[in-house]
Amino acid sequence: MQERRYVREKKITMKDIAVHLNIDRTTVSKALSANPGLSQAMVEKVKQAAKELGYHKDTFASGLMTGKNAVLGIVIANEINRNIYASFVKSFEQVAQDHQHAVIMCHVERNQDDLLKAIRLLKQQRVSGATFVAGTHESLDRQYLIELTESGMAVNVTGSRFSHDSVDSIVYDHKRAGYDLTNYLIGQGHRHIMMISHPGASLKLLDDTEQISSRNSNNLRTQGYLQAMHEAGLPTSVVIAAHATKPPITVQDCYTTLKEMGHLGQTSAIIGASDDHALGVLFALKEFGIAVPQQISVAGFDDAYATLGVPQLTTMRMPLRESGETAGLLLIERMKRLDKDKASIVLPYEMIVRGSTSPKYESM
Amino acid sequence: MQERRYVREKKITMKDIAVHLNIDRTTVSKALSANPGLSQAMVEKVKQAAKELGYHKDTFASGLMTGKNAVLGIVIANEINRNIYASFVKSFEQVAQDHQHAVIMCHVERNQDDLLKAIRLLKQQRVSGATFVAGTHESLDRQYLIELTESGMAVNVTGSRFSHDSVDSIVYDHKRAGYDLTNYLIGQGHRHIMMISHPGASLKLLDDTEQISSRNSNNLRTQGYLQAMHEAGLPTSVVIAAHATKPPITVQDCYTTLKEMGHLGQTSAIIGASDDHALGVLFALKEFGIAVPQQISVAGFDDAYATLGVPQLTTMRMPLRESGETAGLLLIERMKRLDKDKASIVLPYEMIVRGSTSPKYESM
DNA sequence: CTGTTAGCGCTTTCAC
DNA sequence: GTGAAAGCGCTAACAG
Repeated sequence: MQERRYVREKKITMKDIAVHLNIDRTTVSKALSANPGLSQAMVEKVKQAAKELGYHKDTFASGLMTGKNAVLGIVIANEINRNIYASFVKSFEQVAQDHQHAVIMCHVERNQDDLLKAIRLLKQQRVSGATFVAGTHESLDRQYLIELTESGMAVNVTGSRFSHDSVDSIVYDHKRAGYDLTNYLIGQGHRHIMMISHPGASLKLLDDTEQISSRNSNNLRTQGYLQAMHEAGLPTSVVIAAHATKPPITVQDCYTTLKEMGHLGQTSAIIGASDDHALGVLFALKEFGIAVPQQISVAGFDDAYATLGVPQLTTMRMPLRESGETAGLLLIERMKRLDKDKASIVLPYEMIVRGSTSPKYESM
Repeated sequence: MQERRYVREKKITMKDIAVHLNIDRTTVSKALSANPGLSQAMVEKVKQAAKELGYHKDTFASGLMTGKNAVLGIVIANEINRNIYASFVKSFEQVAQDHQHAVIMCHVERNQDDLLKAIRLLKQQRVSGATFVAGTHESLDRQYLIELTESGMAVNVTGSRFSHDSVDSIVYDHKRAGYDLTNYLIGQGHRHIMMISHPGASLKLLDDTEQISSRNSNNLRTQGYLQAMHEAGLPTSVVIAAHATKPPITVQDCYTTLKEMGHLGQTSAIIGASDDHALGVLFALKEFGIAVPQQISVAGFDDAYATLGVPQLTTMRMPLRESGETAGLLLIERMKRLDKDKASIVLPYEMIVRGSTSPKYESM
């Protein structure tokens, strides 16, 4: 019967356990909050009674007093690929659950108005911590996040840097990912490796100063490619798939671009700046009658759509699960110590080797 | 300066506006809650003052008294394709936002324990309404949802039926979608249409009684196909792509299955039970050197991955945005009138015609 | 060490 | 019509 009554059960409160024990309700509160200055005996007695009576603390009610509800927030931009972020959200929530916290989602447009609305909502709900996923705030909005921390909320930023002492940040090592993938292919014997990306990626290797202004992932991945190729003394070839379609559809654009190029020369490996790019390449090559990976190896980034290709794509998996988990844990940490040292975590991509790449076959 | 101070601004409460107006705080409460039994003049005066002082009701605090916080919940199963559900969540949240509600997400495993945990969390947070997405509850768990409604929470179910007077439900018309798509292709002149699905779909048309036991979307889509073909007096051909890969990867399995079949006979159109299936078909056909759509038309379901194909897939778009919106609106409605008539909404798919289908070309 | 007193910000019942 | 009193369930100061 116990289970059936989970909902109807009269909710038992601190007061109940107080009268049961013939002590004061505030004593109960102290005992249950590990508040100092109570006899061990009392604490035990109360905990015991609480268990017996089936007491569950009402965090909502306590939130009114403390100003903190057991809830964490995720603020995420509408425009970013939410498909990709599903596993971020899920792992974030898992951490929250493990620490008895609920998760509130806020999708925002990339504008100040929406961001403010979201922030107000989080404050209103007494959310005790929130992570802002890249794209939700412009540099101009930094001040809002900072003031949030000053009001006692744990705050961090996922996917972009944030220079402030009490805002942790988690970033993806896009450039490194491009670098590693390229080196892997070089190690497989490939010399003529092409990278296909879209407008916004620069064709040449920039120095670090210049890169500051170009922090988008595609560009950074391309930079990693360029660096690896340069270091190996190999010729680079970056192809930009201009948006022929609108709304831009990466797969189509890459397919079309490749078809229009016609000859691929000595190219024996092609890297797409994302799995979508690589899928377009796959279709084009199939149409050319070029075997993957026997004649040309293909690889992508993200591991979002990599298993949708034939053959499945070798890809650099974006560490979304890890970042969701980290974002959650960092919030929990900071909630405990609002003044703790700032953490800036750089998460590495993971290489997932699948059927679309192979060592370079000797040309016949 | 106004904007900069959003966070620091001393929060102004009903008390503040009461002293300002030299009236009682409870009068303010009544005026602002459209409570009956107050002079129109008073109400206006209070509202005016509230606006001037920049008062915002603290729904969290009021939640403690009323038992309802301005929050809606989404309970969703871990196992279901969360990628697909991104647009559901987003549109649900949009509706919530429009009605000044926040959204709490709960991912659950498909088991009673997790479901109960989620329910407790929702109750704890005084959530005023929640939608349970198909897969989160087994028929055995019905009782939990019902008790939730009895405790005053608005509840509905998305993606599966639920027979109870105060639980609304939203279902997708999978069978109809299969039926419509097939008829569309028939209308385009195709006579030999093949359907590729995976284990669980039956090869023959079942009567409605039998179907009760087979409510999965793939099977229902297949049933729609079978019915349309039968009505048109055309030969049916359902191919099951058994899972050759593990974990099952639909694209690969369909590709392999088709390759193993070898000959496609007179087939001039192939329907995949989902976009993944259709993508696999696309790859296989490209390898066979069969032109899509000139020689064979291909179509899928969901519009989840349809733009990842070359050519892009004609597909039956699953009405996720609509269902998210509807789920939200139904909750809002029911919150107003907990005893309102049960709504059972059947949402139609929308046909999206893209490049992968065309009228049947005359055979040469 | 424990109990007392006072809220958090709002709602509700019941007098006036 | 409006105000006064009580309370939602918990916490935080301060006494005892």
